[in-house]
Amino acid sequence: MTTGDRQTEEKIFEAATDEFEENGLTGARMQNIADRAGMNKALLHYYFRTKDLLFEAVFTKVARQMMSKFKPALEGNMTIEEKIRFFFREHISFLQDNPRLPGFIINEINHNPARIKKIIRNIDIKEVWKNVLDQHKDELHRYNITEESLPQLMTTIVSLSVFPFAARGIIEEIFSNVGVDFNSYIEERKQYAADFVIRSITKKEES
Amino acid sequence: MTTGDRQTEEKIFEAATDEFEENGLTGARMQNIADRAGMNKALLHYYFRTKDLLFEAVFTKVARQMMSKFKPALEGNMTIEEKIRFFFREHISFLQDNPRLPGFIINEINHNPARIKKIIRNIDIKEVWKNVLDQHKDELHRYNITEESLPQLMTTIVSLSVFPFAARGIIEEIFSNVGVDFNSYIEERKQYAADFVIRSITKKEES
DNA sequence: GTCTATAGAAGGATAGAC
DNA sequence: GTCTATCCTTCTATAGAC
Repeated sequence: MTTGDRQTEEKIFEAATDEFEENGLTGARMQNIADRAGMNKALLHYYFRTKDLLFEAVFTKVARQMMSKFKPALEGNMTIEEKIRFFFREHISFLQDNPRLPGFIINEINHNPARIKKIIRNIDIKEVWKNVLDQHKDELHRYNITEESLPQLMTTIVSLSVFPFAARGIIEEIFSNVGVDFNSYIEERKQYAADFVIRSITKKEES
Repeated sequence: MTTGDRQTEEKIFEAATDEFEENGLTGARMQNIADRAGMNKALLHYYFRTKDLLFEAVFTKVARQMMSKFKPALEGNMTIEEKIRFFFREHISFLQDNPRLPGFIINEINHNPARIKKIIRNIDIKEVWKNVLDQHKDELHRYNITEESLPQLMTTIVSLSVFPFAARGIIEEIFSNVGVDFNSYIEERKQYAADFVIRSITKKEES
């Protein structure tokens, strides 16, 4: 395979990523992808055979990318507080560079849950889970976080980072009415969300 | 217009809601809607003229329904703490009955932001905003919530309720690996999310 | 490997009978 | 108001030249 091939394949892949992110699988058009890539439709089929296979390639890539962003915060050698701050800083920065990913992935998992399941099966969730519990045993106990409540905390943290991007269209419109800028809001959020979560888990219950 | 008409129109509307929620505007098929409603395609056009107008009708209805669910918690005569508990209880219950709404709305606003903007323009956001600030002046001050940080708090609260439903496909798959049931998780969440938020805003800063 | 031209299927929309 | 039959556009996919 020559350098020319690789470049062509890459161009198609990038054009397809844009088109699929904007329009979803069913809304995307092979003709649009060809136009974006500056070539003709026939070449897309030469390299990827069908629309569905091209989509599969794109979706697998971005879903893996998204998943991989959770790893450092789960496995790193930091305290829970540090991990929470690290996660919001890094993950929101990643989403600032890829603001359409959340909507794209949410859309697809709702229309075809099987596609994401295949990808998740390649991750050893049990192992990751066990690691978190073992590594932070003392801290979790100190914060009153039990194994049973960990799913609630985890989804809470992810919600705070991902949801604003997924719902951007609504949020931006509502904010515009009260003079709030979405980008500034997102930039502030790295700090706000981390503080918010840490305050909550460190709060001592009143008797 | 006879009773028969109304029933037919309603049947179409419900079938269309299901089909659009599952497949989105571009993925939905008029033939499928006709099948679900137990009639033929031509009738859909007789009542709603085009696919896009039918979609518009469905989307407007469910988006308004979703929006209206925020009103009682924003305008009611309760303390902030009571409103937070009330919101999570009522809103998550509503989503338990309509679990596909978040994904459906997020999908559409990402592909066609204009559609939701038209609906939001009919709400006087400034007025709602002003009401919250006026009505809870003392409480907000006591909790250290400023007008500037209110957007962060509001989106935080909504995230915690809506996101799990939007990302259900992923969450369910991950949970299945560690033996967590999605429905129980959601039921618990009404309490967990409320406690989580209230702990965070009532925490006194250490000096 | 890349292009033009076109096949062939799918899907939205309408005509016209009842 | 409801149905069957069909039109016509759109879109994926392929054939075949270069």
